[in-house]
Amino acid sequence: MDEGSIAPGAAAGGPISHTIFRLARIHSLLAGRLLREVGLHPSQELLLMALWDGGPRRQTDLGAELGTDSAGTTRIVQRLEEAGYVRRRPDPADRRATLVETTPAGAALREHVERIWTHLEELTVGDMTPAEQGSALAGLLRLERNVLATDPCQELGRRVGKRGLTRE
Amino acid sequence: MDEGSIAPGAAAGGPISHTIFRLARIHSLLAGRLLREVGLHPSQELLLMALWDGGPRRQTDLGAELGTDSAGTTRIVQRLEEAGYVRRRPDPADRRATLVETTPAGAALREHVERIWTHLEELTVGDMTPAEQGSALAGLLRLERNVLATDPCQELGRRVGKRGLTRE
DNA sequence: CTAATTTGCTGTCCAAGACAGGTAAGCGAC
DNA sequence: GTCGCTTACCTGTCTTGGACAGCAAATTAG
Repeated sequence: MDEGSIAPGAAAGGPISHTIFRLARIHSLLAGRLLREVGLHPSQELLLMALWDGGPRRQTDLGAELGTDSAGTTRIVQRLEEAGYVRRRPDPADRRATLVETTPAGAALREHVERIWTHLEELTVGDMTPAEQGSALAGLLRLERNVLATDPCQELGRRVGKRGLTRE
Repeated sequence: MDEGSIAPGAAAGGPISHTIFRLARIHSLLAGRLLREVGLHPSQELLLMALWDGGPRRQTDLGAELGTDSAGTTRIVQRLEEAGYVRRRPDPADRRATLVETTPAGAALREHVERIWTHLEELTVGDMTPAEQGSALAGLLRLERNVLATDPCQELGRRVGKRGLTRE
């Protein structure tokens, strides 16, 4: 073994978690590189994708779906709005809320972005057979469900306090 | 289905990639929360772990293993050094290079960190049977190999130019 | 010896997470 | 109606981290 950074060994403390970390890192690196082609950052792209998929929505709902807090959502939407890909419109039903929807320019991006996702998916699955892909996907979903069950999202908006190692 | 953000549907463009993204996000969220207990951020902790696992190493090698560039590696090492968890020492074999090694304080952290990893792993695998865990891990490793084969790491240090959607 | 390369460091710009406020709108109790 | 609480969004600040440019010292090639 010792093929690059695969399964370093100290991963003994948590092989699956560790592998998730490594996979996520390089996968996101690869995705970020592909996404650059359209000038979007991963989070921005995920938000757009959520919009294409679910239609106009309030920022709060978008944030909850993406796992970002309201401040982060605001900024992501702002950048997309400045770029002309989304539009904000007051919610007629609740004047506190803002509906976010894609503009034609945003919609025009969709095809391109989906082509990139398809490409990313091809690179990711490589030469796996459909059966292997299905089993891998099932494993991922299962892990996702487990982690979700521990409720990190439920607590997402909560104040937790205590920072990590800071500059100090 | 439709349990929270699981399999939103537009993920049709790349179900596995999309799931990796979502899983990575909440998993890292959960890990970050657990890691806070020792005052470390995920990247810092991964670097420490790599050190425990592979012994003293040069910064370049550490960076390559973690997928960060030299600037990022410098900063992470600096913070760990300021916190007293690692030490830097000139490489006797190449006086340009710096060897990074853990201090006793860093080593003392190991047990605690590994306990956290074990806890994280338990939460992540949930009630999966050992067989299911093995199959999930195999899937993850397979995906990792595929993505690595596309070489994002090989190009890691390269200049790629072109930024994403920026402020204006 | 000189010239090119490698290694690490610094600084800048940027995205994004976490948190602490602040404002405006809605809603319930009285 | 008014008072008070909650919700939805925004802003500012701090921090981590990615990407990049430039620099100094050491190494290596010629």
